[in-house]
Amino acid sequence: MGIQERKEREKAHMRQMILETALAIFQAEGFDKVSVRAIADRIEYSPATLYLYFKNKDDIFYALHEEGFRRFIEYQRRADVLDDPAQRLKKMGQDYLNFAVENPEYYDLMFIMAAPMREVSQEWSCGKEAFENLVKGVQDCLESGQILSGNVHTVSLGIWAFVHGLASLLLRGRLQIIPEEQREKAIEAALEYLDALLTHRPGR
Amino acid sequence: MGIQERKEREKAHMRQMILETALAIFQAEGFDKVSVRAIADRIEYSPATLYLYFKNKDDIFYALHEEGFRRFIEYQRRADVLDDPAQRLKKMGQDYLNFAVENPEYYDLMFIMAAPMREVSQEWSCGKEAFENLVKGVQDCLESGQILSGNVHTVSLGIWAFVHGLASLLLRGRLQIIPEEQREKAIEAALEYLDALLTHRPGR
DNA sequence: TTCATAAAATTAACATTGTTCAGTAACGGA
DNA sequence: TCCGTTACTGAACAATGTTAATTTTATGAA
Repeated sequence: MGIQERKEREKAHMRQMILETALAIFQAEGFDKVSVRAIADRIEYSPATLYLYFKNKDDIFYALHEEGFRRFIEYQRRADVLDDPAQRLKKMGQDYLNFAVENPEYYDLMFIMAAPMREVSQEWSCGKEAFENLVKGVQDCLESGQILSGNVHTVSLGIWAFVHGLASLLLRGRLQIIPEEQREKAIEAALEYLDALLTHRPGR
Repeated sequence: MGIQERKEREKAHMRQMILETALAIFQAEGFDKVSVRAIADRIEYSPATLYLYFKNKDDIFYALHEEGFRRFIEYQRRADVLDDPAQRLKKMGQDYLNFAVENPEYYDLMFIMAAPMREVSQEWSCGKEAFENLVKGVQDCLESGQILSGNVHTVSLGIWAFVHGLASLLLRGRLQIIPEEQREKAIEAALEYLDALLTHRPGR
């Protein structure tokens, strides 16, 4: 009686099909062009069919945002190759920005857009998990004793805000006040100040 | 022949009427509810009339975003009462966040939403002006010699990214990983690390 | 195979949306 | 009063998200 399982496979496959198509349109033509009908057209189903697999359009974006976090976690793991906690943390910051630049649509969904969050009922577990990974990195720095004073969560929040600030200003076109050719350099230079958040002694 | 001037007054008045209404809906019911028809209904004109005063809907948001910057500049000026450059800069950061919290819709338009930027043809003069005010604040700190090394524009970008990161994470619901009652405190605590960006010596 | 039931997919509709264009009403100067 | 310009509107268009009723398809039993 493997028929039940086959159906579940098919259901999962259909969901993935929808998500892949939605993402493809998002990447190729932008958020505004991601319509239920456009997705339905591409997968050669009726628009109404999508509602058998997702509650509504926001739910599709929520699922995409989850997929984004799965990829993001891999970026976070890249720092694990480094032994020195401080260097590891710095690489986490760099890779955060790398993720944003290399996956701008996912980043938008995960950290900027309103749509996916409307589907977050209780806890934003995706975000929480990713943040805890950062906290862990900061914790390691604290325990290794090389640097840093202050509350671990506060420092983590500061680091997140800093790199997210750079990423979101860039992705949402607010860094056009910097000439195109200098922009990347400027961001890299600013990122150097990540150290500052770690070496700083608050409340002086 | 004051008739021409009266017409211009009326035209300006109509524009303002539209903008005020758009903002009112935005503040009361959110971005999604700001429709051309909803605005037209409230001011008791036909939807088509709006297109005699604005090129399109994005153009309305662009005008709103400009108004936001006018109010923002006033927040920036609040720091002028302080004489010490470092304290002045810190207050600028605090007031930046105050603006975001007290005018979340304006902030969204100015620094997060995509819509207004689609109407920016060449130069984003609003943003440039506001940023230059920040640069000036950083410059003063450098010249007073109390603190800081490194490139003025780089530090300014870092400061902006930092405070914008906090503001945008908050406004877009990404800080719900922090319990409601601790959230404000956490942001305040993180903001203390603004100092870090100033006292830091890069490239060590 | 045949039939009833359950599941999957579609059709067609609804209420919105932004935007345009042909027409109408109001106004200003002659 | 007439005429031209300006201001405005009505109606339409194409596109959107979403739902209810209906049809098609697959399934397991007789």
